[in-house]
Amino acid sequence: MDKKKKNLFEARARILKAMAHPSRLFIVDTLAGQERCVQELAGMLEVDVSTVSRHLSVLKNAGLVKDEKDGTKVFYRLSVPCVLNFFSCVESVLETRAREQADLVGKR
Amino acid sequence: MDKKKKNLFEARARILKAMAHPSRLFIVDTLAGQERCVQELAGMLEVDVSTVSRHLSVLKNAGLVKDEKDGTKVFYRLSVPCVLNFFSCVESVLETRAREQADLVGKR
DNA sequence: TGGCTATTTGGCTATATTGCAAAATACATA
DNA sequence: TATGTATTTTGCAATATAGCCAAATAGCCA
Repeated sequence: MDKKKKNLFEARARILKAMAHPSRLFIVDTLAGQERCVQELAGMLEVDVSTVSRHLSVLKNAGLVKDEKDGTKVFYRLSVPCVLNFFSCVESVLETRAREQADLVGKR
Repeated sequence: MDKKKKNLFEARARILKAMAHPSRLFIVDTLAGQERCVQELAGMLEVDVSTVSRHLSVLKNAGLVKDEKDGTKVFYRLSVPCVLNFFSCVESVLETRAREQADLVGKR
């Protein structure tokens, strides 16, 4: 594997990693509907505001969300709608796995 | 956020996390073409066989690949082709970010 | 059985991630 | 300016992840 290819997969992995956390995935899903400020998201997630702020900076660094100031508040919105397509595929993975495990139990 | 919803996002995140590593992303991409055994992948990635074996077990646990024995070898194949669609979206994130950073430099 | 190959697992260290609390920063407005 | 609100950053502790080496396991065949 040459260095260029390696760099490419590292860059790709960084994007996925940014989404690979329950709270951040929730944030992506939520921002798909409408933009939200930090405290709104913190309220929904029931975690500290500082924690949400960090999650948002991870998503922003990855290029997945954009922020816009409005007074003292900062509103975040999803900048790459295609990531929403991930959900249906992930769902199918979960369903397939659930079905196979049910089969295993059934076959016993 | 109720517990059920929380569990759902945790399950989803586990799937994404399984792919969110350069080597594992490379493996997914490679297995899309054809099935491969552990040492083949280790050769391509230039990492220890034991490390690849671990990566494969992560992918298998997530339900993303399946394994089949053939003598002493174990061949892995992709079990959820839809994950390949992730690549084009991830690519667009990378491109958008690159373009925006180029704009920033240009505007200075 | 004994030797060979392929894979997995255990042990270990190094590094990264997560979360909260506290401090710092930014903005609006009395 | 002083106060209040919203957000970000810093410091720290707990946990998770990644990688290698060595040891264990599994299958094949002389």
